[in-house]
Amino acid sequence: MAVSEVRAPNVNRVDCPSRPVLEHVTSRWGVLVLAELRDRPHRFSELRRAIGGVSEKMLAQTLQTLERDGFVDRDAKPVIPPRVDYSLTPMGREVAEQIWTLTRWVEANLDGVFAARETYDKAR
Amino acid sequence: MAVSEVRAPNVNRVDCPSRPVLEHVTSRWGVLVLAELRDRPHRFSELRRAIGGVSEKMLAQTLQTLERDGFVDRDAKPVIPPRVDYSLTPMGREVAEQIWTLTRWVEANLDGVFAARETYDKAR
DNA sequence: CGGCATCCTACAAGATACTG
DNA sequence: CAGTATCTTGTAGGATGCCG
Repeated sequence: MAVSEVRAPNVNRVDCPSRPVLEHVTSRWGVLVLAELRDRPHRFSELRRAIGGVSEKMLAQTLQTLERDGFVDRDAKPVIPPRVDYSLTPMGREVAEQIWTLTRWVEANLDGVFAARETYDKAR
Repeated sequence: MAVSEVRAPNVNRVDCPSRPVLEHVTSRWGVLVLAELRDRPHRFSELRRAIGGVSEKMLAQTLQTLERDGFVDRDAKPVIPPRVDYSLTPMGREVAEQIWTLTRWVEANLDGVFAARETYDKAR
């Protein structure tokens, strides 16, 4: 069955279980974590620096959610001081690729968006 | 330049202007609106029924944001009672396609996510 | 260093009522 | 029908302090 023939996306039903998962990967920080880990594994504070503006709490929370969903692997080494490395699981790499394609598209089309905004704003 | 060579995603900078745009299309209702319009144009209340659980207010707000960014076209016909049709612009069709690919991927990999969750939850 | 617990606030989001 | 306006509530997200 071709994609274009799909008429009723399951995701558009209130009770669709994939909604929360979609919200996890497309969440404010989820997108940025996936995009960053796509490059290479990162330590916690490394990730925090790489992603500007994320609080410690939100980063921890985002990482936990993504780990629980099976997108991120957490490798806590039993050393002092603690060292924890985060990387993408095989499944995580696949979503990250999609997210990455999307972000690149957005960046490439920023001019179009700004132009649209100007037109829109001028009309009122 | 190959995608895999991109090392420093612009989007991972606090001041990156593409962040808001990305958040618009990946927002809770933005994703669902784009997915639904991908199929065919919809009227307001039609859209509201199709997307379960969205309030009137949030749908209006989401549509305005997407229209301003140039992803959605609003066609208000001067009739009584009012009739307004929403559809995707060419640019909107492109993002919607990406979003759609992503949602399909998530739906196809739901089992994997649930399995990961079970493993994760059992470990504590 | 990499968290977790607590508290607090701002904003996203829902409910309701009203209007062109 | 397709919205706006107003009010209320829930939750995301930030600040701070503590601990293994």
